[in-house]
Amino acid sequence: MEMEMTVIENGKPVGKIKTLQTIQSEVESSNRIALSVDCVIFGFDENKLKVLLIRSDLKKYQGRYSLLGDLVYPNEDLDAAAYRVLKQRTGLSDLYLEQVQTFGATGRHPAGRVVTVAYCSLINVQHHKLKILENDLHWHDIKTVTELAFDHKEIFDACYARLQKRIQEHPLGFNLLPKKFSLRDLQNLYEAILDIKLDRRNFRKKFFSMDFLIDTGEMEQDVPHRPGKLYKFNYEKYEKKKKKWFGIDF
Amino acid sequence: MEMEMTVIENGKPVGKIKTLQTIQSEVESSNRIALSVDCVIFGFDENKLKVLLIRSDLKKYQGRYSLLGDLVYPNEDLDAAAYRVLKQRTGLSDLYLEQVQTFGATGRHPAGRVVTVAYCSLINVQHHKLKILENDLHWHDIKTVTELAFDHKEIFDACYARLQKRIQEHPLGFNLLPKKFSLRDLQNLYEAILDIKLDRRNFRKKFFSMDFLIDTGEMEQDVPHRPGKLYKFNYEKYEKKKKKWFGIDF
DNA sequence: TGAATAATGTGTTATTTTTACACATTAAAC
DNA sequence: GTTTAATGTGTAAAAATAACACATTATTCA
Repeated sequence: MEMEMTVIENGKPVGKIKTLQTIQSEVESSNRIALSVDCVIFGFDENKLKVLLIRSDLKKYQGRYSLLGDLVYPNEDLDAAAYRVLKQRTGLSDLYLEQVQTFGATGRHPAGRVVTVAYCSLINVQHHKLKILENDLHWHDIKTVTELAFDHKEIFDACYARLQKRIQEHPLGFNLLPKKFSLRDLQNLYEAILDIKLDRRNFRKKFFSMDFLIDTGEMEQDVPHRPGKLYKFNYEKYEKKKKKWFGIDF
Repeated sequence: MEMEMTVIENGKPVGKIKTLQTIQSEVESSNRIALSVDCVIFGFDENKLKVLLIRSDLKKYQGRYSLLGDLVYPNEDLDAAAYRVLKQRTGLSDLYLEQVQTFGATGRHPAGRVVTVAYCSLINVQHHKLKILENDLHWHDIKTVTELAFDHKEIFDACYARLQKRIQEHPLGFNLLPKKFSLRDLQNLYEAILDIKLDRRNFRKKFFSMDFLIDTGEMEQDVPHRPGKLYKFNYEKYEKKKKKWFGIDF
């Protein structure tokens, strides 16, 4: 934002000239807007993609669910606010987090003018120690997400679309899986996120060709069929190759 | 953002319980942050991709340029604020505009806490009637954009990266060209945006196969060589096909 | 204990997409 | 009318993607 400007049209100045004083007083007083972050937290459980929601207690939105969020503190970076919400809700601090979109329609919040920055987050449901019941938190199958409080359905849609896109460009999926996973797990995840069926052989070929999988030497346990190999994700290699990475297509 | 919540960890409530009253008072008083929009306005002229900048008059940023932006009015939608800035600066109202990212580091603005929502905009430099000189506005070759005021270089980089990506998925380029253009113009544009050389025959093949070009029957005038055909973009067809559109690769 | 089950693991071929590449044509400039 | 600097066009090689089947392995159940 430029702070001193003279807007001129047809040779004549229009609009006001803003000095540092002008804008400082604006910043300090009138033109202030409440700012929040909302997190769309994805998890993967029972071969289904889920989103973490909380029941809304507001009369206006009785029975509906909403995303997890909070107002941004005056001295807090945006990303820090999103991490704070995640930490508070999931107890996890090392999470995938990506800013997606900011929603600022004037009528979007009943408490007044609140602009919210939406974040997409991925967590491994087995790592977190959610007190689901006490917090009134729920893992919702994304296929059953219909109406949410506020404009949260719109926010959810934007984050889900972003996830679908991102996962075809970067191997984010590992953030949703346990440290060790089978190729079947991985494929189930991709199928759940993209909502399509994939050819097993081609899927394996593609992932092996990426060369980000480390064979742990271990096998699945307690499966009612031939157990598959367990792999882990080679984060170091991925970080190195990231710059040149142009994505995978399914 | 959920408004009534009890945060519980290890069975005990932590953090405050927010009621509608609580949050309403927060929204109305303490937790307010100034919000601005900043527009990265791209243009295409002399076969170069340009960005519209204004000279910063602040001592702190003397000699540097900054993006065009303004504070968001309390009763104004975010997108509306971005359109307002564009209209004010370019006189144009029918523009391509896309929200890109929100920048909210605490120390990013000297006047206090200002969070800014960055927009990427595309305009046809021949259509607009900028009073460049009077406004101290400048079209900058994107290759010469180095240091900008505030965190505007970071914002510019994000918007340019977004443009490079988007143009490979959707034919946005037409927003930067005159209504009638030659295939050479189109290719020059893509080469300028992506900063690569493209094979002429393959480029033509690709665009014809998309079937979004209408032959106007007219030819280039006053070129010192064999004139090329002039085409226009079939917006109607694109809008219809948009849903199924999965992008083009270069 | 062995037969049935339900998955894993593996390669090749056909199809599609992408890339590389050369020459005749046209209008303007000299 | 000769030179110049582009436009306009097709094909073949290479790479990527999609389609597809059977032997193997551990578990379950009779």
